[in-house]
Amino acid sequence: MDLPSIKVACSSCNLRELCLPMGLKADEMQKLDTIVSNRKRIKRGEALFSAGERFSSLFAVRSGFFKTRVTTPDGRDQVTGFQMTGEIIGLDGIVTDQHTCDAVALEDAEVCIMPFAKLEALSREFTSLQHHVHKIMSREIVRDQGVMMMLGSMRAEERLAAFLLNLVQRLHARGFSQSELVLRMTREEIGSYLGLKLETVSRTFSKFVDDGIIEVKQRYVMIKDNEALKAIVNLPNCD
Amino acid sequence: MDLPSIKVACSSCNLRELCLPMGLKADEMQKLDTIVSNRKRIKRGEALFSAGERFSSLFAVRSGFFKTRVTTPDGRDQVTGFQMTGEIIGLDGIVTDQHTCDAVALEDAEVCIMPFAKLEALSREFTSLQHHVHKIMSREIVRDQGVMMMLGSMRAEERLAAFLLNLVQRLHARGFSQSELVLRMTREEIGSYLGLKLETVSRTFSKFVDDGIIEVKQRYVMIKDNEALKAIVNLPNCD
DNA sequence: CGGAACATTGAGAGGGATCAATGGACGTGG
DNA sequence: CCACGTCCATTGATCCCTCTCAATGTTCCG
Repeated sequence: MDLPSIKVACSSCNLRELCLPMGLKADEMQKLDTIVSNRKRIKRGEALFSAGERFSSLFAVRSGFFKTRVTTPDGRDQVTGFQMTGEIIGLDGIVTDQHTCDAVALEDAEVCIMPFAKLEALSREFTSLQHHVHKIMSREIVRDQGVMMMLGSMRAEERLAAFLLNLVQRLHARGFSQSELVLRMTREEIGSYLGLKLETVSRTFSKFVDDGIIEVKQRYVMIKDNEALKAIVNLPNCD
Repeated sequence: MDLPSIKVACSSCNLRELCLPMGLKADEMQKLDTIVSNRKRIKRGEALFSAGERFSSLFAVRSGFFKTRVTTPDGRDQVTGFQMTGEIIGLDGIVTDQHTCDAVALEDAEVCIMPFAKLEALSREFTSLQHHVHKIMSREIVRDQGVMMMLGSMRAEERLAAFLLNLVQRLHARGFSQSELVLRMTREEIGSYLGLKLETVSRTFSKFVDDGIIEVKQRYVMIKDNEALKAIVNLPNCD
């Protein structure tokens, strides 16, 4: 029924300006094609990988939307990120050869499989690819700094404002609207990511609506006043 | 007066089992010596680098203790980590060629300077070094996941318990006691890292003392009941 | 010895959590 | 097409953990 894998080529992929091959020359991209040879489909709600599983490949999101989450021994879990088209998942597995988080599809999705050993071999050949891999990992580290900032020193409204701005910005880079978006995750998942309870997320959405900053209809969000959102993030004490 | 740099060799460094050269063969380590040629001293309170500065090198902590922190436009800052001997600082700078955080010495310190371009060049030669660099970056990503977990879903007591356990574990790996430590950072810095105010940190310390779990005398901490600390981290609702 | 930086402790306030009830959206099957 | 159940979202009332403001104490160092 659903094929386990599909032949694919980075060099003809419409995400090549966004994804791993970004900035590579044509011949380098063709080399990359030889190792990024398979795709995999993941149904909504299914895991691309889970904590504890052996690591062997990185994955590039080709379509769909993922969350990554870590779980404590006592069962609490924390969403650590949301990944969309062109973003890379699986970097956590490199250090111990085991994944330390789960990656779950929030809608039917497709990923390109990039065997990491082959990626390492190829980046020994191409300085540009090597540097690009380093940048991808560094970008993740910088992103994490931002999340820590958010979790450690922002209030509920600031967190949600920052979250929405980050989402539309990334969606806009993918050709979507700057002011409208459809959330692919529940209030609870947003809350977990932001270190808030789902009720607080809901209440904060409602407050933004009352303030005329956004319109919300379930998962659909329209940003009516981008500047107001930005002001919320940057001005902690609006007194 | 204080020399800007000092000749050094990984192959004869007593940290080689802990630091970047970990696991390299003798000849590989000698190659590494050729690029890790300089050290730098940083006085307590001074910055090794600051956000916005151009990135060119990674740094290995040879002695001393650092904090890294990010700052928002409106002036709040968030401590994102504490780095001790053998740990690598500066990975945040790779993605944009600019540092995105400050690295500040919490006591007089010395670092080895590792020019990143040279490190990349050498990683193209040695698979082992290449893989090791990848692991270091991945380890940082996994560490960040843990911090997010802490900030997003733990209470004050759990955060402080997790923090103390993490510190002694890392110190123990460096030959120090499993049950005693001297904090190199203030309550405020601990609080920033844990997403708490300094008063809350202080109160939580006092509570642990009352409960007979630790002894505290200013920066000195003795862990009297390691199991109790572990229990606090893992059992959110002890009812 | 005196001052600055850091830490402790108390009292009170507030932001978000918790508990609880209601309502809406969606998919499935009758 | 409607009925039903499930999942998700909203909203209210109350609680409590942490923050805030404030005073005091301690250590360190010039």
